[in-house]
Amino acid sequence: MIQADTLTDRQRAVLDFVQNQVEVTGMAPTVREIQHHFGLRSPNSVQQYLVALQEKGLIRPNHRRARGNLPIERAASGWTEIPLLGAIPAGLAVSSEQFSMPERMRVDLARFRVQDPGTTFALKVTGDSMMGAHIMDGDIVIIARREPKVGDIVAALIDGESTLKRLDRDVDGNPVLKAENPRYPTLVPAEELTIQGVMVGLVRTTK
Amino acid sequence: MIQADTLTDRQRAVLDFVQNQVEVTGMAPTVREIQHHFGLRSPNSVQQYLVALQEKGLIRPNHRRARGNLPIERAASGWTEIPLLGAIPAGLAVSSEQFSMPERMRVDLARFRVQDPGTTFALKVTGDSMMGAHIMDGDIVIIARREPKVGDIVAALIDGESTLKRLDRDVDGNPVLKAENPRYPTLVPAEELTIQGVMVGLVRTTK
DNA sequence: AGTTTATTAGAACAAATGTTCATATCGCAA
DNA sequence: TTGCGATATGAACATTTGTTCTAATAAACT
Repeated sequence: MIQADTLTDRQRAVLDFVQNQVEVTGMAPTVREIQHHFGLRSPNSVQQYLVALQEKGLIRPNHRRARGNLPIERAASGWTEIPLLGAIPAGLAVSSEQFSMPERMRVDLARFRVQDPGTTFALKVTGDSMMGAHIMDGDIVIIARREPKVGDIVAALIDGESTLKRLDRDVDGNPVLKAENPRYPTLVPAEELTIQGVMVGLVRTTK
Repeated sequence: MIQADTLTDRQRAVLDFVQNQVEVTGMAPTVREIQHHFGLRSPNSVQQYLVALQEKGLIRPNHRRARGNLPIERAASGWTEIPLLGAIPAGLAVSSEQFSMPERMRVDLARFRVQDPGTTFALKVTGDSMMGAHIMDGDIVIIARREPKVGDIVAALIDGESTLKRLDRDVDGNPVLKAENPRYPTLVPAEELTIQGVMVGLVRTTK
């Protein structure tokens, strides 16, 4: 298996675009669709990314087939059911499966780029602490368990209660949790900072 | 709605083949691939099945797109596909079916209380005019064609362009369209106020 | 008998599409 | 410097592919 990190930024961007188009439209993009998306003026500019990605085993080898540049690991299509948590129980760390969670919700795997349904869950937002990030009371956020990056909105366990915060760093480079609402304080990291997952999507229904 | 059982045996066979090919290869077959599979000697023999299936709403309308004859996944227990419009074409009033719609998205019927998939569509939001209602650039809003009430967020056709606004009334009780952003003006109703639908939901994916 | 519908065929066209060749720039390493 | 890899352009070519027009046959229906 060739690592993805041997890709250049540009190659990665092309691959992302191809994967995304497959997810959204159900078709792999043509060379010229990729070309226009990146504002390139020659189909050959794209061609070289495609051969590179083919050589690295990331998209299918293709012989003159229209829309044949399909990613090898095709994103799972269809939908799955993930647990919908009203409030994450205290102490939940790794597995949420053993809790009796009656409610589940269906999500489109492709749209939220769900890799593994088992590590993804939904969380109903209460309160207005993330209003500044345009997340409202009653919204449902989709959370994936993966390593958070600075700037990500994360579900964090603080004092046995799960809240949504933006992961940031202070002047010393230490991680802090910021509420996106001036009325709420920025939390300095307790000795233990349990981040349960990263927000990857949001679903809102109007009453 | 036309039922699938109004299909002829041959039309059903073509649809099955198309669906199977999508599942197996990840690509919709070309006209000539279908042709050869059935041992036909003219691409036009296939073409007529395809138009029939398109008219019956079983495969996507397609305009000269290679491998564009994708089946519309229907009735997968609670799911449907609705058109995802980047920008609503001017003059769109009742039927959107005859427009070439490249993108579709899956939605959970129950979650968004979709009565009739045919009267529901998705609209990709551009701009920040609805930031005050916590609708961001890039969000996808689900729009249902129904009578709007005061306070509803509606997709309105203004000067041939579709925008998202909140339906309100001025002091005289006349309908006005309010942008939820102080930097945008409130629109007095032109003589014709075409409201295309009411927002019933929102889907956001984080990059 | 006449009409419609489903099916298939053949030819041809226009557009879409993958591919190749030659060339150029930039940054970086030998 | 030289060379190399990544990136980009432009032109051209050969297929592939969707589409249209005309026509034929057979079965079902009026």
